[in-house]
Amino acid sequence: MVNRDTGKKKISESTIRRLSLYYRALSLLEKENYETISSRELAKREKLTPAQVRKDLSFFGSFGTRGLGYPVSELKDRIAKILGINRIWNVAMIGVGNIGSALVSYKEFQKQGFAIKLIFDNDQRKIGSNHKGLIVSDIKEMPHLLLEHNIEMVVLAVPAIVAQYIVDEVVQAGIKAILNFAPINLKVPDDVFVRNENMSMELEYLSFAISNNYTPN
Amino acid sequence: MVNRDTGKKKISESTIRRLSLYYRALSLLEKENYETISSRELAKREKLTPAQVRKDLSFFGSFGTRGLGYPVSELKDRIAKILGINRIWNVAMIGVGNIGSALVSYKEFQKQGFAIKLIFDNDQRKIGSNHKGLIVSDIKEMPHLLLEHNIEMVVLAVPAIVAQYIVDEVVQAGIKAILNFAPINLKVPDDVFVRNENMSMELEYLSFAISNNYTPN
DNA sequence: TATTTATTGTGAAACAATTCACATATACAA
DNA sequence: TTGTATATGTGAATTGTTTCACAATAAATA
Repeated sequence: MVNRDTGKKKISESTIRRLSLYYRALSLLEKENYETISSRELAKREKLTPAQVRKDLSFFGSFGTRGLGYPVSELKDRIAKILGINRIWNVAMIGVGNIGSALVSYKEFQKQGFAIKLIFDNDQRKIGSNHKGLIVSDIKEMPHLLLEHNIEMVVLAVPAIVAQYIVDEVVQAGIKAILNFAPINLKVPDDVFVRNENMSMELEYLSFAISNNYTPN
Repeated sequence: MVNRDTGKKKISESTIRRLSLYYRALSLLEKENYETISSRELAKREKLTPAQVRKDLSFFGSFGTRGLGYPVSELKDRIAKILGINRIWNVAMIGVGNIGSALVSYKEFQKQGFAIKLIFDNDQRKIGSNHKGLIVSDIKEMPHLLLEHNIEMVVLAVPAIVAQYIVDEVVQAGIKAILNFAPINLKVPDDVFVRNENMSMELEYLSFAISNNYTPN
């Protein structure tokens, strides 16, 4: 439960993912002019239990008022701070195929503070072309451009066959966070975070669910 | 552990997701002409433990040979059957914005047996246009077209604001599986499966990890 | 054929996550 | 000012998941 080295409580991946859900719900509640929200109501909106909401939040502090609930705007800001999204992140998109170019236009990234600042590809026909106001750079320029533009995260949307090669260069350039769309297990040093996004996997889950009359819970 | 009603062992979501990983790994091993694979080797490739691999598989039967390991091709086929991907699924794409049109060209879907058969949009400028050999249909035609073409799954790539309205129609048409890209919690009957794909959430996870020097495990 | 080696399949143990339940605190009404 | 209703924060209990550890068993070898 408590880390021996740091004395910090271990936060589970599920808790972190739920923080994102809370953040999104709170953003909506703010727009609806809610001032406070109870764990019960918040849980209901995200199909969770009130106890879970309270426990999740309690890992990071005590944000509510007994008898009243949580202050919507304040809690939203606190969670933003916890998630590290209370600022703009400079992101580079690597690969401008189907997925890559769709993601460059994906407004949710921008909205959550992930600003795509550079786009790369190795295809001469794409290099120099304009995507949402950004010019596609030659991937050969990547190492120094990542550094010059203070890029901290990279979205990898390249074919599986070249993914590892490119990731090695990305790691070389000091990037510590990678969102990977290639269906492959990337090898990276321990201090580099990789999240794999595999959309077929979600369809396979649905396939399993239908095929087996699956009922979670 | 065991469901009182059905007598079936409860399969966790994590196990199902790992089956997808095993399937992918086995497909690769098959191409590399492996005949058998041990739980140890398979685990190593997917960054899991051998015990986990064996336990996951044991929920569905006994597929290996002691002393030898698992037969690659056979296990792959068995998992395909378990996941329900030993056949083609007819899928409809709803919404041909950035994400929608990218996904229509996304080869992984096709490769895993998810065949996009219909595309819908409500934008008159898009209706009738050609995407990868498919003509975009008017969303008004959706209810009967879904039925006529035996569509069983739907990928929802529409703006959040209209997502619930469209889902209601999709459910009406008898669809039981929905992959949702809209950042919203859809309300559906209990027998309809929804998976939410939220790509910002993955970046937020990375943001948290960097910001907090997070170390999973 | 007997022996050694490798690896599965699986109860039991250990660990992790969720839920319960209640003491505590605050708001609000009378 | 007091009482009542509401809702948090959190140890403890429960439930779920992963790992351990080993008997069982098949292959390879002598």
